[in-house]
Amino acid sequence: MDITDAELEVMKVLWASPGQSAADVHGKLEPSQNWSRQTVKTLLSRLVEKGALSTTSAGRAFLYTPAIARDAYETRAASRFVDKVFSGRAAPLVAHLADGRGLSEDDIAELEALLERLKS
Amino acid sequence: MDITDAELEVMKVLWASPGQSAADVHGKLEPSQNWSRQTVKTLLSRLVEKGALSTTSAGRAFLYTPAIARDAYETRAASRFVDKVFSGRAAPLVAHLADGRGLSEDDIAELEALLERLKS
DNA sequence: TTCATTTGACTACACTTGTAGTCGAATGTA
DNA sequence: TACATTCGACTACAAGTGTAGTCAAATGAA
Repeated sequence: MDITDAELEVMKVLWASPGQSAADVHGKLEPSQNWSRQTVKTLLSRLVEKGALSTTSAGRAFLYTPAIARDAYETRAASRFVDKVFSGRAAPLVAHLADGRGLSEDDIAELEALLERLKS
Repeated sequence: MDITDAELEVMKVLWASPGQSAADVHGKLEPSQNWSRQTVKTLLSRLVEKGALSTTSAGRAFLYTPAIARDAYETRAASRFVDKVFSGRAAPLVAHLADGRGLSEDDIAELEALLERLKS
């Protein structure tokens, strides 16, 4: 039920543009990851098996589409991570990110807006 | 070089109180995780192997001590996670946490203080 | 029509991870 | 001293993961 690191890269491609064939996905991943076509196909199969992707037949091939929304995945992943490492506390996480690598102007602005919203 | 989930529980015990024996660590973990003594020892050995713990002999047994600071681990873990899932952006992470499970009053207050500090 | 290419299904295989057993040596206990 | 306990070292083993090969069938090109 868990999406692994390699699988996540595949999901990102399909979240960005659902309904692609294995060849399409391989093409998109080629530059960053240097996986063989077979590897991408294995990842796609495993994701279908896990229920993270659904398929529709398009002639000879399948078109793959995410069966779980990126948003839902992210919420779940963030929650699990913060529980595991920070005992559920969000503030220390952000503090570490700020210390370790700095936050962008955009991040700071967005966080401020977010906090304003949360306080009301 | 990576600390796994089970290993992290061991590290937490030793970060909380460095220089404990395998028996001590097992005792501390007993209530939450229900691991056998052997399991805890395996985890300890793997962590020593990975360089995450160092040992000093105390008679028959070893005393284990973290060789990496919790802070450093957290910074690194947070950074990797936010890169992997959120392309390095902190704000969406916090937004997801807020949406998915809400932030505590404390978290909100801490984040506000943090942002104040960051803006100067 | 013949042949190369591509597809999904199935298989492979080493490494990691969770979880623990075995074993000889050291130590504590009676 | 004899025996039980405990220690670390080594071994085990299934499930998960990264990475890819093989193969029969379908398809497209010549």
